[in-house]
Amino acid sequence: MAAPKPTRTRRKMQRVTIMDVAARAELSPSTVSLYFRKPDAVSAAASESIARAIEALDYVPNLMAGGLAAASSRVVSIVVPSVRNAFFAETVAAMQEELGKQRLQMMLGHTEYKEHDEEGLVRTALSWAPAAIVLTGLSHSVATRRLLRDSKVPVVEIWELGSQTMDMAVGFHHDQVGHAAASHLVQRGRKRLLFLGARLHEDRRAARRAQGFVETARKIPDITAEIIQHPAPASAEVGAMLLGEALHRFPNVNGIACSNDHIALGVIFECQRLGIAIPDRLSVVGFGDLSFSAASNPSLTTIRPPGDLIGKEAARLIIARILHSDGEPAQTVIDTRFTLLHRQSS
Amino acid sequence: MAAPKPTRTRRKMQRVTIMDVAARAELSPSTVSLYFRKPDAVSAAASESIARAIEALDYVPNLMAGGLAAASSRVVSIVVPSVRNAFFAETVAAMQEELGKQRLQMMLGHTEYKEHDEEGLVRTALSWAPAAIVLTGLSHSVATRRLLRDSKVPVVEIWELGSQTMDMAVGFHHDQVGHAAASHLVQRGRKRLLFLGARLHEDRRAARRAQGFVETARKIPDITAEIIQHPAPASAEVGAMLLGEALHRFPNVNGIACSNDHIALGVIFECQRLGIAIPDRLSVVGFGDLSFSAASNPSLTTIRPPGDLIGKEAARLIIARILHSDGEPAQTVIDTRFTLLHRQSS
DNA sequence: CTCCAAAATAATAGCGCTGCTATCTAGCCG
DNA sequence: CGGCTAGATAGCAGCGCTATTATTTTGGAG
Repeated sequence: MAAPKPTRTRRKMQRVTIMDVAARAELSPSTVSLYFRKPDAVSAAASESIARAIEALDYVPNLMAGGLAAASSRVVSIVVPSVRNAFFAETVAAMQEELGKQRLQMMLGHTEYKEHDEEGLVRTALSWAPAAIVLTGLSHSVATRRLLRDSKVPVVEIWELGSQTMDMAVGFHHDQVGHAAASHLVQRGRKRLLFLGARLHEDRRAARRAQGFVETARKIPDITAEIIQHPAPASAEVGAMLLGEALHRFPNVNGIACSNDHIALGVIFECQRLGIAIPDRLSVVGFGDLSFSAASNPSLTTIRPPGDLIGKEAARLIIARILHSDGEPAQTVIDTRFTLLHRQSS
Repeated sequence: MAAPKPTRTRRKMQRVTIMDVAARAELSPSTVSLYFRKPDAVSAAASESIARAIEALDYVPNLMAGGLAAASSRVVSIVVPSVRNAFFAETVAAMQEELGKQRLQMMLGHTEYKEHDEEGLVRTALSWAPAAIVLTGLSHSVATRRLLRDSKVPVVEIWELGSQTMDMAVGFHHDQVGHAAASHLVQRGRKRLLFLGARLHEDRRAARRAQGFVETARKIPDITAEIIQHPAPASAEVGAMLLGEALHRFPNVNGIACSNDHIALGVIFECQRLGIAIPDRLSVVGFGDLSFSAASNPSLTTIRPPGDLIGKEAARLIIARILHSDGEPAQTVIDTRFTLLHRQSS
């Protein structure tokens, strides 16, 4: 048949492509591509006419095409338990700011403290051929580890340090936090200690703080320490509730550390209602240094984890690895430490 | 010449592709692709052998290739002022949960309250050919609007409702919040009203609440209302500071509304220190119903914005639009309302 | 049995960009 | 001034998948 088959009606995208830009700038697509990837390799004259063409056409690059061709994208995937949690929100925000400077995008995933979901999130993340993957904590399923190893994507584990890491890590030792809280209370002359924790069965890091707390306390002669917990997520209400239980079970308690500041604030509120003097009769130490902690009455002694620093350093490690891959893995484990802020409640 | 040029040594990805799966399942790549996109169109026998092949090869699809071919991705981009802000963190989390059910991924961008940055974020977002874009608030630059219009990507504006929306919107009217706070205080017999606000110059929504507050109050005979503000981000410390200024400038104030609960908590703390009885001498109303608001002492009367509902509904609108595009735009503007929670502080 | 529509599967032609190479140009030395 | 080299620019061949069309297989009806 002379008549050619009707041409395929593939959606003929009217999208502006790199070729349109090249045509307008009277250069080849290669050069335009180079302009984006290695601006220095393009002459000033070419750069200028390309910039003009981009401007005129309002060109928006297609990062998916670029990622496909380059077999890797400018996306960093991060998996956190929850952004509802101020700690991780802080880290996510700081990290994004840092990554943004290098025009790296962030894709976010939540486990909502269900560790089992992590594998699925990692799978999805890998579908985007990310430049790096950031995971919270150190405990990951075998399948997750294998996926990541096979993919060869750089991995950063954040918010927790331990004996072994998959690749890179930024965080601190949670047992040391417990240790610091216990030491501080003991130093303040407290002998009957309690750790009040929310959701310790799911929040492993909080559990490690609790463990570090009692281990430290019990090593010191004449000191007692127990853990009281509640399965619900941390909130001031849970804190108030936990204090009630604490006073019921251990009436002579005089030093309390909390899994976080929400719990501690609840303890303070409840003590106000019950007429319990803080710190005279009871010392309270929190964890988190949340927005209200310095302003409460009494102000709250607490341990401040450097959430923003963690985000920033994680971003830096990633940038160092993927952008300046020339040098060798300088430092791949960063201990950010934490700070005990001694205020009125202890 | 006879000798063929040496074959290009293109990085021969050892990645498992859809072709490997097809080969192993003894089917064509097309069928495997169909299996992912329209599982019902594939026979049970084929489905099973494909599933087995995927399992055996540990196949991870390349979403960038898919997105490129389909000219659209399963990514939803969301731009919020900051995830450090609990309101938006809540929305982001809820939205992600809802989107996740449809295997839609979320890409996050922050403006950090710099509206000027929005355009860049939208540009980057569009580079990923997202299935939809979610923006916070209603005020966007002309360039941003044009970019979005040209791209034809569905847009959802959240957390604010007003006279006109670009496409879809989910939120509530902030002036109504101010109105509700003022009405409530008046109803509680308060006549000398103040609105304490943080960062009103950047946080337009808070500014609208303030505006609604004074407009309502001033319409009522015998009532006075003023706004006092501080340029720093909201925190309990700023709240305490603002109360100081308030008492200095308006010693007989007896009703205070705050731009959010952090400020209100600071007011409560400061009143405790100063020995000002709440609510006897001073009524306080917050905004946000943050984690500590119900537990504080006195508990805080506040207005609760449905952050999670906003996220959920926004996700639903998006899903309805892109997945079941058959039906016509049912409802594209959703007023989620808000709730005044009357507690002890008023 | 044959025929035919419906169901299932396969073939084809890109999506828009990048990573090599190859080619071209300008600058500089002897 | 020819010959070289480094610096710019261009050409080519996919990246891994999807949408569309084409083909084959099924399963009844006649």
